[in-house]
Amino acid sequence: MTDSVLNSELSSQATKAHAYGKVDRDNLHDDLLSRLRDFIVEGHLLPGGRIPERHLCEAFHVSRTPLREALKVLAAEGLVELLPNRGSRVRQFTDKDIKDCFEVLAGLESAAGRLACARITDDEVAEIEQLHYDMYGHYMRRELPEYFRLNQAIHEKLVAASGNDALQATYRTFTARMRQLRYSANVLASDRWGQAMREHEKMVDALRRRSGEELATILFEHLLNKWRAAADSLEREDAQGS
Amino acid sequence: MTDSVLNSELSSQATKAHAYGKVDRDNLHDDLLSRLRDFIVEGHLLPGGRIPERHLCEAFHVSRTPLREALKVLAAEGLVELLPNRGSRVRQFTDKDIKDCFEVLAGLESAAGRLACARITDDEVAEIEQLHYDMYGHYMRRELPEYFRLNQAIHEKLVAASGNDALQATYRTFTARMRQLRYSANVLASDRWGQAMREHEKMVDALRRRSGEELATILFEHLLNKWRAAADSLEREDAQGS
DNA sequence: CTCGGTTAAAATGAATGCAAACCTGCGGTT
DNA sequence: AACCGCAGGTTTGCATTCATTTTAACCGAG
Repeated sequence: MTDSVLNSELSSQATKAHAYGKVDRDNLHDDLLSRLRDFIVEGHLLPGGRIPERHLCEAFHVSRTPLREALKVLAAEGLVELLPNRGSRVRQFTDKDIKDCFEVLAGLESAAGRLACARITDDEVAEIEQLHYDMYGHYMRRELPEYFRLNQAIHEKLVAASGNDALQATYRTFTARMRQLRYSANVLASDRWGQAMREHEKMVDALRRRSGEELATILFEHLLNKWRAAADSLEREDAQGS
Repeated sequence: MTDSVLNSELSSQATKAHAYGKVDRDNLHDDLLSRLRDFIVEGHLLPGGRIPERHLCEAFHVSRTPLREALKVLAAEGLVELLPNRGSRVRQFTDKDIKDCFEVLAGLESAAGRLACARITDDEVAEIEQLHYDMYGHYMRRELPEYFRLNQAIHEKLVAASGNDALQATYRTFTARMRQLRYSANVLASDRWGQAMREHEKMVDALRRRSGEELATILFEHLLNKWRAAADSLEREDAQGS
């Protein structure tokens, strides 16, 4: 029965994939790779479910060779599992995996904060402050989606402000992993919202004073708290579900 | 002329590759991947030089399909560059790339230190202390290679002590990038040796007291100092070379 | 009816084939 | 002499094909 879900998902994507239009022969790999990654990250494939290559080929209108190349890359990125002779499946993250992922993000953001403090310009700080105030407005008005969008924007801007491409790229692969879990959106519905807001206040303050060490610690704890909230809400859901 | 160098390197590898022995059909991909990665990391291919697929196929006794899959993965790992329709080459790191890489390592180790402080057992601390004292011995006797080996072992143990697989895996891909540059070995020949030793003292002390925040800062700075030393010695070499 | 073994269909892993893109060397033009 | 174009071989990107493994369907024995 999972198959039927999978198939319908796949066929619905077939038209969508077609809508993207034919791509240049040259860039097929990169294009296919990002399309497939998005497809997985957006949760169109059931984690743990088997994915026959042939179906994906039809869905994306490519032959198996480039598709398999893309799958190998996605496996290296940790989004997909490849079982020898038994095909590929969307990786199913354990609780431990999720915790690990949050910790890595904590480490990366923490480092980004330190580096940003050393490099960031006043203008860039002002930009982040602006985002922060806007976000505060959404917080007061209890506009969760907008709040969430700005929250993400702030974190991304901070990472970008580190001026480190490798860090940013690594950060992205881990946020991609997280997005695959529907957590992020739900987490802040809890009573953690206020706490998160206070942590953000401190972040901006530390950044304003260019206190790298302080910012690093705040960010690290902030991310770990995010995980704790995620873990809690996950537990609640599971309790409800079963 | 680069071609001739490349070719001789490749043919010499052919025998070496053969020495590994035939592998199981199933694991060809993983096996080829790590062999190719090692081959590149060990510097057997000239950075920036073109690598015809055919040559690599002959060297590793595989057809182009699995080889290309491996190259795509290595490209995703950042070890190889793929130019559309123009083949693959070993990635040539700019000074900025190297700096970025050290900073990411700093972030990761720093996070590992924080996490380790929260989790590490007394026995594990004792192990690291033992390694540290051994290393100190080599330092006193000016035995650079042994010192270097233990230094690496300590850092790896610390990362392992974080208990975070994703962090450890990411750490490895970045150390692989670094190993591709011959820096690491040369760096400590400079007068930084003493400083590095003092930093390690502080690290072990912070770890013993389970002071995560302190350890995080020490590690971060330690790694950045490593980079500064590397950059300096690089400059010196360049000055000599030209 | 269930379980185990057998066999056919399907899926995977790798090799081969083919068209398009790229490099190379040569001749013609300015 | 330097530059441009352009045929030839070479290399790449993708599709197709082949061999092996896995999966399922089936059938008979208990």
